[in-house]
Amino acid sequence: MDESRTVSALVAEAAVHLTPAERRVAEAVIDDPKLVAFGTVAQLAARSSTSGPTVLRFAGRLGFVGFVDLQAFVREQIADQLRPATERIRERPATDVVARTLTTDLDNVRTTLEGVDEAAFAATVGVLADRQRSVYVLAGEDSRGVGVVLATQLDLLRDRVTLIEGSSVRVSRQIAEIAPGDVVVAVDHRRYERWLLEAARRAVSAGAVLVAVSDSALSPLAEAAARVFVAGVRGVGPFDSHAGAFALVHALVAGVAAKLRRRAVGRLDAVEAAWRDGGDLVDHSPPKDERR
Amino acid sequence: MDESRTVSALVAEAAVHLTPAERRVAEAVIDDPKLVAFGTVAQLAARSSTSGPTVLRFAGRLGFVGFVDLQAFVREQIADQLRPATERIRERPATDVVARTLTTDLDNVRTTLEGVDEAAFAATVGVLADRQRSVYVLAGEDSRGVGVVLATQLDLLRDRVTLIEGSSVRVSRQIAEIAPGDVVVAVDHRRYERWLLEAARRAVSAGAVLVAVSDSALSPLAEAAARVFVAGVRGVGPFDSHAGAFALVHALVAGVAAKLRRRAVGRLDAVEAAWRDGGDLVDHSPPKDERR
DNA sequence: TCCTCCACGGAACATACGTTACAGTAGAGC
DNA sequence: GCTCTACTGTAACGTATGTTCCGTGGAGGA
Repeated sequence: MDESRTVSALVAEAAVHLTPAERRVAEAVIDDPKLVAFGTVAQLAARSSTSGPTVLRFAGRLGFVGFVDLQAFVREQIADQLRPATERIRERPATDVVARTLTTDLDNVRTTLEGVDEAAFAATVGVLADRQRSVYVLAGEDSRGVGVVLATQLDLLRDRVTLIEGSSVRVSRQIAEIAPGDVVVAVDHRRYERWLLEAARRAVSAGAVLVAVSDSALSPLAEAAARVFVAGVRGVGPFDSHAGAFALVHALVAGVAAKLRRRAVGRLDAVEAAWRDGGDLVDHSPPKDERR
Repeated sequence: MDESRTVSALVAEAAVHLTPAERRVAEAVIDDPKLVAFGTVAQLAARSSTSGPTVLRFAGRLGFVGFVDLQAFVREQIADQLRPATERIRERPATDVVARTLTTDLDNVRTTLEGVDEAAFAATVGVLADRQRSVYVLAGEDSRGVGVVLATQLDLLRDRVTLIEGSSVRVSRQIAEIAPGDVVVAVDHRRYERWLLEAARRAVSAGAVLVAVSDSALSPLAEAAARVFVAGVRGVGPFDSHAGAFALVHALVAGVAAKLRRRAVGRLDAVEAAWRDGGDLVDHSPPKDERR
């Protein structure tokens, strides 16, 4: 058995061939691997509302001979995880892209969020949660993904959120709508896009509050901004990483949601109801939903 | 029993009152705690060159009633260590959104990348780097940001990359173009979007290689997929986090870039030259450029 | 030298565990 | 409607495991 494979991967691979009862076992295993590491066949059967034999058949379906074999596999994995991270990393080849990405993006997330200025964060959340102000999200080509997430999630919490994109004509028209007091969140990395810088400056002169998410406190974007957040963007490949910027957006949106809780809940429920009534979503709900 | 105490501390405290044989058991326990977590009385006795009853007396000496009690204690400790930082920390007030996001997203990135199956990763990078195959990126509404990043960056490395989005008519038309051997990367979380699932299934029956990036190995998206990657998506606010999924995209893109280095460099240079000539970019290079 | 105490392990025991055989059941195909 | 197949839980079985009881051996003291 290849030790590099995680039990989730094995389950995923065999998922198609599982019977309904076996699938319930699989869900229990994924949900709480400790149950198979420390538990017994009977406990796993009870947790998944099945029977002993079904658990055994599940183990067999994954390629193990009996429950003890599966258990040994999971225990080995856990033992691996217990060893210090440094020791574990040394084992993987230095050329391993996944390992390098892991350390790099952990760094990016940490530096991004640890570098957040409390006052700036509170102030930014404040204006973003102010329903009197329109919100515009400006993102460079590289950072469009981050901008999309920010705009999409904010839009679910409040109205008057616009993602500015498209042709320069359309951008200009949208910029023209900006009123004093509105909020513009601009996301871009080096090398900065000229149109975005100009748009940001025009927004400022129109009286907007400019919030910059950039890769440097010295970026041209930061110069014009009232609030600046610096994202760690070091990448392992030829491109910058956006993991740090995503984490920042995550925090901002959570802050806004907390501030708007009363209002946002109703809005979210309405959106969800619409989706549900339209049958657009597939729940495929596990029996135990631990979601908040 | 005070749960905060480690088993080593308990042993040290009781060490004075231990008989010689019991001391050998203590040494074995300290040397390899996994032996008591996963092993049996007989194994621990053999390892310490003692007998079953001595192991039992040792456990009693530490204040436990029987071996199972000692074992439960050690297992509890291990479970604590495995638990993600977000849960371990929950006793603390953690009113600070930024701090909560930090621990949560570090967890998300770590679980996502540590859960990556090496073989699946290599295979996925392989097909994504195969210039004979067209690549299509399918993303749910929630995950559109991640999809955008993946499509954008891949498009800079190779041609024939398409982000499938828009009205259902347009989606259908794009799906129709999929040929056997093409690659479809589908990104979605619970609750899964119906159109996306159907599109993915149609792609599979058209002969495409489906790569799923989802929040569970048992998601309906994963069922049809040839390769599955599970992203940690735990969010601090009402929405899922995309930091983990993005880190995975980061790794995938870096892997493809490494594989295509020769070809990609030329392509990147050409794109960059076009931007530069058009005057679209502002360098504003900081004094120290750490870029490779 | 004999007695006493205590550490220690062998052996017996009850239990719980993994495993297997089997029967009941629901659904698909004809 | 009938048969066959696939799925699933009940019950029985053999074994390994934790635990207890008791005998052995050796050290210290009278």
